[in-house]
Parts: sequence; structure tokens; C-alpha cells
Amino acid sequence: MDDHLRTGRSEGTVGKALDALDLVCAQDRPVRFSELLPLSPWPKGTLYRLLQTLVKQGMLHVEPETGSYTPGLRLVQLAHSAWRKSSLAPIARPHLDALSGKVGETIHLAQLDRGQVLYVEKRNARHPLPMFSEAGKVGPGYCTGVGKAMLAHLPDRERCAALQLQAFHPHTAQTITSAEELEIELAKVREEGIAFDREEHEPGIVCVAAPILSPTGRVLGGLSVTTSTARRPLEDLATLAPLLRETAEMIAEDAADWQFPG
Amino acid sequence: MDDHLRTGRSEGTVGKALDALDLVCAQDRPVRFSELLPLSPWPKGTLYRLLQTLVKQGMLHVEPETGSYTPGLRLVQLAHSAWRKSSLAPIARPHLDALSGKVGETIHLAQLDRGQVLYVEKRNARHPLPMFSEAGKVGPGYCTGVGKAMLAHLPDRERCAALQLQAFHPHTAQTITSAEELEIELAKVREEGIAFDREEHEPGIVCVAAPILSPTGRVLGGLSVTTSTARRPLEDLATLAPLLRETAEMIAEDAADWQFPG
DNA sequence: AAACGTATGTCCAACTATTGAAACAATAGC
DNA sequence: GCTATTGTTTCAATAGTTGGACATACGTTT
Repeated sequence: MDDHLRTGRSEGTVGKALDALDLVCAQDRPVRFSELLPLSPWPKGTLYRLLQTLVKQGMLHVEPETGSYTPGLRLVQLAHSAWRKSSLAPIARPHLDALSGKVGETIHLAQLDRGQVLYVEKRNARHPLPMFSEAGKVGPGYCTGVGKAMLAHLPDRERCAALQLQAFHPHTAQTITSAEELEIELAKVREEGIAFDREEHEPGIVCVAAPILSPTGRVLGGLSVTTSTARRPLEDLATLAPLLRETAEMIAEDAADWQFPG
Repeated sequence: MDDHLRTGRSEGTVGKALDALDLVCAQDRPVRFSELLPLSPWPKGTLYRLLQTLVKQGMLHVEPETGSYTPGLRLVQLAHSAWRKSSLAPIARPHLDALSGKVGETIHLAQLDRGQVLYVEKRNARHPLPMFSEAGKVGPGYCTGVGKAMLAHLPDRERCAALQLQAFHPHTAQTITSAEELEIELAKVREEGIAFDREEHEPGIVCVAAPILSPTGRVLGGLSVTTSTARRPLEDLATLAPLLRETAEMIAEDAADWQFPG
């Protein structure tokens, strides 16, 4: 849970303002100034001004009656643009639907953000109408299927940098807890072209994951099918590997076409 | 088209950085530094540093091979949070589906952002699977149905401020082109509880719109049904008013429950 | 009703980051 | 190989930021 803390003190005013924005957005309800203050690393005056700036800029909104802060509409506007242009979600949607229909298990589409896994799209096992709002969570890279699938295919320099950012917290007995061990695992993942989460993040939860690679070999994202050992043993899940790889490739192709429509 | 220009020069570094972010996001493809420079009000060095800061912060991303800028994943992450918590879209979804089924015309859900209309959700007349990505556009407030519906119910002070921000560009012969005329129109809208767009924005396009008001009377958003005069005369569309108002009320109720789930 | 506490907003001199013209480096084009 | 274009760095002048201390608003207690 405490895996994906932000880098700490950001340099410059812009960095601070964005951290303050993160702080407000990380809360899952409107928050008052006094609630934010102890959560922030800044003195009162500074936080006050930061929030005021963000409000003036439309990135935050204050409920007039309660004085609580929520994300602003300018952010919502940027949201659409960012989601449409920088996430694989809109491209992958039809492929996820198809895959979902075939496997009937929970599916995740993720992208790598500074060593962490950002889930950009999800299909639940049951519900046929999954929504944007279900995605958006961030998870650890070192102990999830998609995380390992993506990390494995990063160029050496970037992979090294990404491994530095891992928390290596032992969530379960299976969790990989050092960069060295992880490198060995990643080599295997690279070789097989598929990654497994063998209850490394949550007990009883397993998954198969494939990387989504651009034609030039760049990591675009990751795709995974998750289930519980109670429902399906890992060996069974492993049989989905070819289908997963195939879907990942189709998404990659569509992504390549997509980049320059003009 | 040139209706919704941002305020111009924003004060402070944060303001500039956010404007730069807007600038990149406004482009509908990855953009190079040299393309952005003429679009920005800043000298080369400044823009360069702003972009670099945003990249370092994860709000922007540079394609390694082309050096083009796109929205970054940190923004995508904030996006989810903002969309889920500050837009009516997730709450309104089921109601829009229901309304869409009943009327079979294009439906818009919008919110007011500094006098402008931000479309946060949309249902097309034909396609049964409308997506998040179709929303996110910004339109003028003074000559759209949702715009007038929302403006009409703003408290005096805010309404005045909002009217100052209107461009009053005469898109068609029907467009209202002054704050005075608009105030008269808004009074009528307030009285009737419904607003019409009588080809004020685009020739041949008409719509009925209802405001979405909180229990305390605050403007939360607007809801509209749009069609073309070729398909349906305005009088016919007007018969949908009760249904629209009803849907708007249901959304408002759900929104009220939503605010504090804890 | 006055005194208190808490939450929020404001001020300003010391301090730092930001600015942008101009010089420099790296590419792409010819 | 030379020139034009695009991208990157530098540095003194400038402008914005900092945060402790002070002020105000509001609800609560004595």
C-alpha cells in the first residue's frame, strides 16, 4: 500500500505546486486546508499560497460552503486530452473487450510511470460494462505481473533506474525483495516473453502478463489476466499465454498506426 | 472556434507552466519544441525550461526518437482522479444511458468552467457505445443550450463575472451578441427552467437544455438534447423538456448522495 | 456576553528561483 | 564539407517565493 510514494521534495515552485495537486487528488473526498497541512511538507503560508495559485489556475476547486478542495475542471479538461493521447486505453479498448469475452477473468491494461505500474484500463470478470473510473490506480512494479513484464523489456539504463525506485517490500512470502533477484527473474521473463505473478503481491492472487512492445521494441504497456488460486491454478492460467501475447501484439500494431494519423 | 481562449498571461511560474501544459495538450499530436515556440508567448530559453520542468515532473513525456512532447502519465493519473471526483460523468452515466434510450438523439452533459462550457460526457444518436474520449471539448457559454441553462442559475455576482468572459461572437444570425441581451434571455431561461439553442451556435443545430442544480441551488452542470432542424423542428424537441428536467433532477440527487459517502 | 480556541487568511523583508538575450552545440539539409 | 535549423546552456538582472508573525472569522466554552 505504501509502495508508491512520490519522490519526495521536488525542486522549484512548479514541482511543489504539482505535489500539492497530487496531495489533494490523492484524498478520496473534498479536503479542508487544515487536513492538508499536516500531510504536506510545507509551512502554512506556503501551502496556502500553493493551493490558492492552483485554484486561481482552475486546477483545484473550493466548495464555496465548506471551503474544501477538490480537483478542478481545468484538470478534468486536461484529463480527457491526456487520456486520449497518452494512454493505450482508447486504442486497446476493443481488444480488451475481445480478450475479456474469451477468458472471462479480470484483465488489466497498464503503463509504466517512473517504475510504478499505472492501471489505465480494466475489465472485470463479471460486469460487462467496466468504466474509466475503475482504472487510475497505481501499483508496485517489482511484484506484479504487468510490472515485471514491462520492466523486463526496458533498455538497460532505464531498467536500472526503474529498479532503484522499487520499494521491495515483502508483501508475501513469494515477493522478490532485492534488485539482484529481480534482475534474474526479469531475464527469465524476457526469455519467455511472459511474466507471472505467483502470489507475490497478494496471497491467493496470481496473474499472467505480457508486455506491449512497439515495432522498435520500446515498452508501451502491459496486459494481464488475473485470478485467484481458488478459482484456477496458475498452470491453467499459463495456457492463456499465447492468447495474451497475441492480443498484446494487436494492440501494439494499432498503437503504431495511431501515432500519426495526419 | 476562437471562442474559448485562455485568459492570456498568467501570473507566476506555476501559471506559465500550466499554460505550457495546456499548449501541449491542445495539440492533437506529438509536437516538437520548434512547433510550440511560435505558439507560445515566451522566449526560447523560457519555454525550453518550462517544458523540461514539466517533463521532469512527469506531466509531459518526450518521445525518445522524435523529441516530440505528449501529455505524461502523471497527468493521466491525475486525470482519473479528477474525472472520478470532480466531474458529474461517473454519477450521471446510468441516467444518460436511460435518457439516450428514450430520446435517441445526441445528449451532452456539461459543466461550467470559467464561463465556458466543458462537455464531460456525450451520447451519440446512433452509436450505442459512446466513450470517454468523445468528451472533453470546450465550447462557448453564451450561445449553447447547456451554457445558457447553467449561466442562468448562477448567483448574481458569479453570473456577472461569467458574462464578462463571453466572446459574444456572432456565429449565426441568431447568436446573442451582448451581455444585456443575454441577461434578458437568461431571465427567461430561469423562469422556464429550460434553455433552448435556436441555431445560435451553428446553423441548423438546435437543442433543449436543463440545468442540474444541487439541493441548495448551486449549479452543478447542464444536460442537453441536440438535433438538427432537418430532423426535428424545435417545437418537437421542446416536448422533451419535462423528461430532461426529470433526468437532471435525478442526477442532482445522486450527486448529493455522492459527495460524502463516508 | 466576554473569553477562548481553532481554522483560515494576510503581510513583508530576506532569500531564491526565474528570466531571456546571447553564445554554444548538435543535427539536418544541401 | 559547409550552412541553416533546431535544440541546449550560461549568467547577471529581475521577479517571485518563503515562512514566521500577525490579523480575522467563527463556533464553543465558561
